[in-house]
Amino acid sequence: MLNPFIQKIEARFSLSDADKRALTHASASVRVFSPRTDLISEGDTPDHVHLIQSGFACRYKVLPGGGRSIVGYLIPGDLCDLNVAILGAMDHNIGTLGACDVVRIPRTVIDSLMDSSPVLHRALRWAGLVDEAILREWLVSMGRRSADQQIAHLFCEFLIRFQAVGLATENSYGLPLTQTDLGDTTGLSSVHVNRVLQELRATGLLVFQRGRVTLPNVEAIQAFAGFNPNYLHLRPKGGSHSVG
Amino acid sequence: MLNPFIQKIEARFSLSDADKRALTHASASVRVFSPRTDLISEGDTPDHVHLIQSGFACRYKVLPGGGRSIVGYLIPGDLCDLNVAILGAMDHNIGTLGACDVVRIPRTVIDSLMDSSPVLHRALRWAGLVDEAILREWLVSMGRRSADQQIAHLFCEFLIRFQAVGLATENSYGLPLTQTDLGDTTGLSSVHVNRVLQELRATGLLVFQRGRVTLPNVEAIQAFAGFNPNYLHLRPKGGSHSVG
DNA sequence: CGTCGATTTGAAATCTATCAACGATGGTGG
DNA sequence: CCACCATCGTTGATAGATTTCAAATCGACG
Repeated sequence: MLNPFIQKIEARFSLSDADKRALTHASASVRVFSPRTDLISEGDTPDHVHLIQSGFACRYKVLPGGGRSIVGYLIPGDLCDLNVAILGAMDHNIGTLGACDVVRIPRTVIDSLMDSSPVLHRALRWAGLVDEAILREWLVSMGRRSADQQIAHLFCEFLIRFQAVGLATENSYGLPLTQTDLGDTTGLSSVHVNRVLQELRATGLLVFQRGRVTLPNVEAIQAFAGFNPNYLHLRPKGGSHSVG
Repeated sequence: MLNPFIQKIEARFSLSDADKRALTHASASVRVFSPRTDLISEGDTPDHVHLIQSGFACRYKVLPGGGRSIVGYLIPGDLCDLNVAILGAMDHNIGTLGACDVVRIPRTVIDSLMDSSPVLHRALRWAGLVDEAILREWLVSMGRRSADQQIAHLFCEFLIRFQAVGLATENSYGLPLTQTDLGDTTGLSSVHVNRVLQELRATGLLVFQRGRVTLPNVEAIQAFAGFNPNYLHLRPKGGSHSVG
């Protein structure tokens, strides 16, 4: 299988063969994590960068009262902890959902890769900025979209992100989430998530069953959710041509 | 008045005199923006970086239906657009709330400053990462805190951020926001914001009147909101000592 | 077959939005 | 100085959305 990280980056940047070789080499040794285990916990200062090769993980916080809030998903090709060193310590946890193959790359290796390749440097910054843009869009969803629009929007986002790493067909993909996970992501109760999913299914906008999401009419659900893929910043392919 | 940007950075990093001189020089020419005007709009690719010298601005998105969602605040010392060039285009707007003094620094100048000073480079990356951490915390607030906790939490955050640039006393600060703005930030209606504020006032946790916030008992409201300032990453002061 | 977690269902309680009106305030122009 | 206007804050009543609690069903799996 193609390295999903390279695949994701190359959707937007043109990596040199040397870059690709270096990345492939750096991600040689894979470690397997079981479902529902933490990769990193709040307060940690890991000296490795984690790269998801396969599987599904999330960023989350736990509240005093016991509630859990999922504040981001990591899918194959996603990198985390690139920046913890600057912040000093993690302010949230990262845990797997399904089983995950994870590559741990020493920070020093990543740093030297970025130093030696400007394109790669840009690509990694880009990936981090997209994560931030996703956070903003989630905030919009929680604040100003109805529960059904919010869930529809999330599933639209997943479709595009999964397609970018070859893990989705034209209109469907596997999603190892429970309805409780979805609730902790959207701020809804799992009971209400259940009812929303039923309604979306009834209106023919989406089916989520046995770990697989299908969007029978992609344009329709995007319109319903007010989904505009701008914020994922996937379109243009720069990085190799000179600007200016 | 001390340059709020330098003040903010120096709370955590030790800048050299040369760094400070360069920054002060770069932020020499100030431009004034009226209240409620846009600095940058969605789709723009500005070639300048904006630095808020005084006043109050916000990042926001507007939805098809007309709703507005505020996804971040910019206070004196905050920088924006540092990264737009990499993303290609803004995916949200930035607008003033009160009147703002804004410095516009050409990207080339900022880039060369970062190239020449590793500490400054780290400091700017740090500021961006804190913005991201704030987004995550807001997501937690919207998803898993009650409306009163959420507003209390926001006001706790403001206190710390304002204190970092010398704009707050031990327990109060000016805040040029309307209740509608607060609603667009928290995802609540302005009517409900009004009722929540009344209740918080009645319980003695906070008073917000005529543009000034007072927290009579800081520890109490922090406890009530479940506020933990970790995510603002303000404590340690590194950047000058070698890490080995 | 029994168990465990996840999904589904129903009913009641709670929270929040909406709508509509009124009051306060500040600025502007006559 | 006053009338006027616009914006913001406040209040009450009602409708709607969502949570909570409790129980039933379903499915995977040892």
